[in-house]
Amino acid sequence: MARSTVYCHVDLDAFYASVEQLDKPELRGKPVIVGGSEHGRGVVSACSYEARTYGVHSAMPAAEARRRAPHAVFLPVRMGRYQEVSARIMTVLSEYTPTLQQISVDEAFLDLTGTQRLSGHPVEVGRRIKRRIHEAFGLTASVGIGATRFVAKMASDFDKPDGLHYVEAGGEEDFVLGLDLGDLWGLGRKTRSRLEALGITRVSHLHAQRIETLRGHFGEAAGTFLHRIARGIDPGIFSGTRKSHSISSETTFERDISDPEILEAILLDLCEQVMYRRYREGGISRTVQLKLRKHDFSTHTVRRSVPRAIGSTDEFYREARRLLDERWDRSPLRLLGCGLENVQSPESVAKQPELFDQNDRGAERRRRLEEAVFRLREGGIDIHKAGGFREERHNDPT
DNA sequence: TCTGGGGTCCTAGGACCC
DNA sequence: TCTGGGGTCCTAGGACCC
Repeated sequence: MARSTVYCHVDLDAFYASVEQLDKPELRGKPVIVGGSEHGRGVVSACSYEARTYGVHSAMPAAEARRRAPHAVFLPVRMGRYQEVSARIMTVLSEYTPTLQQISVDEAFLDLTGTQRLSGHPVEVGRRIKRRIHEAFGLTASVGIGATRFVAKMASDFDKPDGLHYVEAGGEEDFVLGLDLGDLWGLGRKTRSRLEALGITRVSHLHAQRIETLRGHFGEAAGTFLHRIARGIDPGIFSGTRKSHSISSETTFERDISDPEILEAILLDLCEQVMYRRYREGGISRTVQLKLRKHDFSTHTVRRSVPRAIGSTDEFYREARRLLDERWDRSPLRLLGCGLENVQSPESVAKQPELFDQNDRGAERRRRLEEAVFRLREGGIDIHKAGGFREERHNDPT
């Protein structure tokens, strides 16, 4: 007989805001809102529970948050700091399981399958984890435990903050039937309103639908997904192995911009940010994407695949600017973004050296030059390579 | 309300090939 | 001359998550 699985989902409460309160003791007990610049455009990234009592929540426009909680302390996002704290917490969590799966800066799954004899009942492990996070970091976490990742994830949300909820194996269906429709993971605002139009406002209503009906309304994948989640069956969202991914960078301007020279300068900057991250990951891509958002908030994306991998910021920028020329109607823009899609892993790069055009010596030189610049920037300065970089620059005809 | 930035996955239609 | 079906790749857009 197959051994039943046990997953634990750990979710750090109001993480960004809690880290800020930890670093700035004078903010403890006060409404703290992270994200959204003081006067400009933006939304709330995270807020403390004190701020939530004013009706503030994440993804709310910052202007609205300011109206609701005028005395709140507004802080910029310090992602580097949150990642630092997160990494330390993840190291601690990895002591409790051979299989830790981090899914965002403030969340992770621990596979506790088969650990009971050694570590005790999963609920005991959950309590220990919460205590440890509190003692070592001064932060609270909510923990959910269940037979699947999907159920564990929703269980951690069940009595947030500082909660612990255990769904016994076999109790998944009853558990989801007791939730609100909007509490189901993967069921967002749009789908909820479409369901509402069909008279489906409770999980039990969704549960009563035939799979064919749901597929008819929502398509094959989404219909199957809805049918499964209403029964507490894991739709398999956190277990997939990805073949490729994307890297992108975008920016919303304080004021709309229509000056092409300014936009091109910003685009070049964005291209460089993306290329640097690609360099650090070691992946490879030949699909360039450009994103525009106009003054009326309408958003457009264009992408183009080129025959060879994008090797340097130069090449990337050239393609991105071409897309901008073709797609932009010269009306003021609110946002500009660009990215690389279908980025293949370094392993597949090793298998396909022909993905880079090594016959184009200029392109190859620019690619190697840029990698040298990135290495220098990282601080891993190698005199030999740094010297090579200077020499190459002198010889480069561009 | 006036709407960030980083992602993932899915769909639908078209081109092209066998 | 008119017409299949399937597979693959590409593109634009949309829903959703943190």
